[in-house]
Amino acid sequence: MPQPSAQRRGRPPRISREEIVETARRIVDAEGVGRLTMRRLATEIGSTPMALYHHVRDKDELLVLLLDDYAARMLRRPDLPPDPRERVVAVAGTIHAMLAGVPWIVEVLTADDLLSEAALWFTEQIVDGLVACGLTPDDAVRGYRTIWYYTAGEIMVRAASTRRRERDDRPTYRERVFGGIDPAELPRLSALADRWAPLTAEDTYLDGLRALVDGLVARAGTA
Amino acid sequence: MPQPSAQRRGRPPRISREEIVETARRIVDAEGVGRLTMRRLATEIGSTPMALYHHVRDKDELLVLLLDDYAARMLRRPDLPPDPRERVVAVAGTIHAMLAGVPWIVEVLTADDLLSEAALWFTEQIVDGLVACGLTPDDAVRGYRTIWYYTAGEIMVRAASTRRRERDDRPTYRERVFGGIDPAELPRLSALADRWAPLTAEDTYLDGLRALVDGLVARAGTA
DNA sequence: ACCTGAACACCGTTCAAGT
DNA sequence: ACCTGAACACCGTTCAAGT
Repeated sequence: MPQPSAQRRGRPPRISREEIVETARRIVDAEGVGRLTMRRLATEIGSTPMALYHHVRDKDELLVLLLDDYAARMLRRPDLPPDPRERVVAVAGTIHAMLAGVPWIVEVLTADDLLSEAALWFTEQIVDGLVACGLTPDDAVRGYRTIWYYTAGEIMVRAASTRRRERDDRPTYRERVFGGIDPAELPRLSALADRWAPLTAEDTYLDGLRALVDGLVARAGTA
Repeated sequence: MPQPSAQRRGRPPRISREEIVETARRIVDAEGVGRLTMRRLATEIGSTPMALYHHVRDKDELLVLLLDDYAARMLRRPDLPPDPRERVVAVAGTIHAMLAGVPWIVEVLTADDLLSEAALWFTEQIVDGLVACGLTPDDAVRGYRTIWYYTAGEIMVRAASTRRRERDDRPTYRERVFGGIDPAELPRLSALADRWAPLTAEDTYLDGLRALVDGLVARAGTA
């Protein structure tokens, strides 16, 4: 119920930032970020593109708002195991599980390697866990970044290949390339040609993560 | 010198696939993939957008052609150290060094986790190196994928943050977020707030890669 | 203060026609 | 066979005007 304040003067707003973000979220959930356009959003909201620019600076700002909105309603802090190494794995695994369903978020937030204020807790846990495993604070930050690269890469690469598979009927680049392999020159790949597709379909994120964390911790003693 | 063949009939072509790819490469090298549009390419070539569609199916196909072109002129096989673990590190490091300068390639090729025929040699070396370290062939493929996720993630995240830094003058998301940290709740991050920017600027790809490979090899004995 | 319409400067791609 | 012009169905954003 819009309640015209005695203080504020001028025309009462017909649309709000909240309504914009909410509608944007609905579009993105239903059809992906690719379908979110200022024009589409405006019609959906029953307004004009330009009205939006009165509430958000530009599309980029809208995406950041959307990000915060997702973070606020998506982030659930996992139970933390006592062992610090397992804690790092659990936290990174949770981040991965949360983001895998909404890969567009990774694209928006890659630039800054952390999600939003609500997500800093996750970063804190990983850095703290790595320190508890014996890394210096500086190395723990480096380790956190390494884990993030791996996590973001996994999500983006998988999202991209799913996207391709969905819309493309021509044989994939991969199939074309694997077809022409010379076993003399590339013996391993030629022996593995049949296994490649099923192996690629596997979800090996956690295995890779464990290997990475093991390696980071093992190197702490070395340096 | 166009030499009208006696066999081929009809209007002689005025533009060729080669010329299209070559011009596209010039644009991308000079201004980035973001600036490569069919219209722009057509004017650059002195033709119309539609003439291009006679030589390439669509923009996606053009990007793949461009990819092959880059692969052919960029790939240099590194010297391989005898130790298999070092071999994996050397090959992945070479891939990373080659791609870091042209991050758009990663975006195009993420979908298929290998570049082109010319790049299969690199995949072969990594898989073979991991097998020589004691991994089963299947695990070596999984390990290769893990390395690729990490490598692609590193390049894409770094590219995205560079992009932001270039065009944005408002304080970054990160700065805003770090400003409001509560030391009681996030002690590590608050202690590291000043170190975050310089640590993030560091190139730690190789350190992370070594940790990852160590971890992959160490787990081979476990399973 | 808030919203609108028209316009600018773009996209990728299709279609029908020209040589 | 190859190329062109005009058009379709879009983009994000700015500007000047309206209420």
